[in-house]
Amino acid sequence: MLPELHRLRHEKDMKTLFARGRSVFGSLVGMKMCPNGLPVSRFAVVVGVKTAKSAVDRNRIKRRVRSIVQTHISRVKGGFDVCLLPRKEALTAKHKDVEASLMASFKKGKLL
RNA sequence: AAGGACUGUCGGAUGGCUACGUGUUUGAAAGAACAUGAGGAAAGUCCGAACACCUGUUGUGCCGCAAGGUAUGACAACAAAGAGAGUCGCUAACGGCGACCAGGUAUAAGAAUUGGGGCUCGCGGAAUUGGAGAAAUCUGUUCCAUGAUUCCUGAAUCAAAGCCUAGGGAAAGUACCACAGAGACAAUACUAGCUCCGACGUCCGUCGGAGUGAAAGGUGAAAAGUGAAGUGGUGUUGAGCAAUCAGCUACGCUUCUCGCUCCAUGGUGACAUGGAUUGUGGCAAACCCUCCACGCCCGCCAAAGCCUCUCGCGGCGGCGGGUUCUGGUGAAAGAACAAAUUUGGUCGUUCGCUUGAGCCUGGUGGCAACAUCAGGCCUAGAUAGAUUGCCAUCUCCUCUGAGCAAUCAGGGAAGACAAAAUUCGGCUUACAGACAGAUCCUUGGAC
RNA sequence: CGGGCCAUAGCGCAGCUUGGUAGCGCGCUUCGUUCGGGACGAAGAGGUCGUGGGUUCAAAUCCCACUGGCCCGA
Repeated sequence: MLPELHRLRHEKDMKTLFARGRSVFGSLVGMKMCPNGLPVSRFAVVVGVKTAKSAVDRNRIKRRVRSIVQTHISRVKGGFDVCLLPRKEALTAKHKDVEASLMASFKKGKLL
């Protein structure tokens, strides 16, 4: 789990993010981002029922993505709210591939 | 020992680096250290309860002169509403559990019955230009019929532990029972058949009416008395010249079987057994009736706290509602005032929140469900939602190759179902693999 | 956490209340009509009534449990 400072928690923030955010698509993980005016970046991971039916699978995807963010969090620029949207394939893909896809998305969004 | 049934338990282990939730300790703080952190179904949300608010009546304690306030209990008419009701128990309660009763149902090995076939043996008959012998006769072969043993096989019957049952009442009443059938639930009289009367008519016969006719008829899931055996006996059919014989059969009687009612005995009871009497469909998971139970609403997003006292422990909050002015038909919109008090809600936050109908071990009572006693233990509390990510080793599983085998080498690799959301008790559904049973039943063997 | 609805022919829907025959429209097949196609006319095929149990003589219909899909409220 991420430190509390980097979590994006409130529904209001999520609404503004989805209303105004910029989308970035990746092979395994996509994301939505917009500036938040804070010194740090905040992250949320959303896995819908359509992505994975079982609650166990959904939780597993979320944990894997969050752990990757956590290892690279020192390199990420501050000042953005980011919502990560993994695809179905992220459940069965290998850890390295998910990591590569996520880093590519970060580069696309100029977060690195 | 084999086969079957049932039940219960488990649901990888150890370690390394790293991350998060909670708690404790330490520290001025940042932080650090230690401990701890998903399930048997956490699921589906099908029942029940705890807890909480509300309505009415009311008891007790405290405060108050009183009105009343506050804390804590008890009860709840009528009505709506109930998947309550075989019996006895267990449980906080339950569409739950245990034991028993009744009914239904499935088959394994097996049992006895019967049909077909095969091997072997035996008896009898027939045939034979087979063989032996002078002959009687003996023997062989084939065919027919038949018996015994054993094997194979078919049929239906019996048949275990089990499994299933929303198991009261159909003689209180209503509704329904399609099609078919004369008639579908209380008796009807359609067609045969028979008798009489009338009309037509020579008779036969035809038509109409009245009566008789259930001991003839078929339909259907079901037709006033359930099936079987014996006997008497009626009618009818067939055979026969006839006497008579045979088949079917209403009805009566006797015996057995099934059911209602009553009585007796046994059992706490559902019921069982025996005796007597009698013989009036189904459906209540259609309405309904009886007894029983039940206050209503709501469902932890409940309820309560966030100025002060207090509580609680840190967010000392943000937004809305107010007043005045501008504006305008009005509504919106804009600006200003914000001192105190009050109100309602939303977001946030605290609490509710995890010590509980709790878990483990042992004893006692009980067939059991369960109850009770003693000792020990503390074991998740998140809220965009923690309980992890990556890796190594060991067993376990699996694939390939070598080998008679033990085993060796290499590859895959924890593999199922599935993640707390107020808390418990059940039910239902899903589930890779592993283990267990002084359980139950059947068959076989040994003593 | 609580409440409700749906599943019937290839597609869209009736039938369920009050249990006995599964039906309508479009589509499909064949034939006719036309020089040909469309339209039109005639005939026809096509159904485990989502799955599994129970009640009943009999279940798409009544009852229960599942599966899948959809909606609403706090």
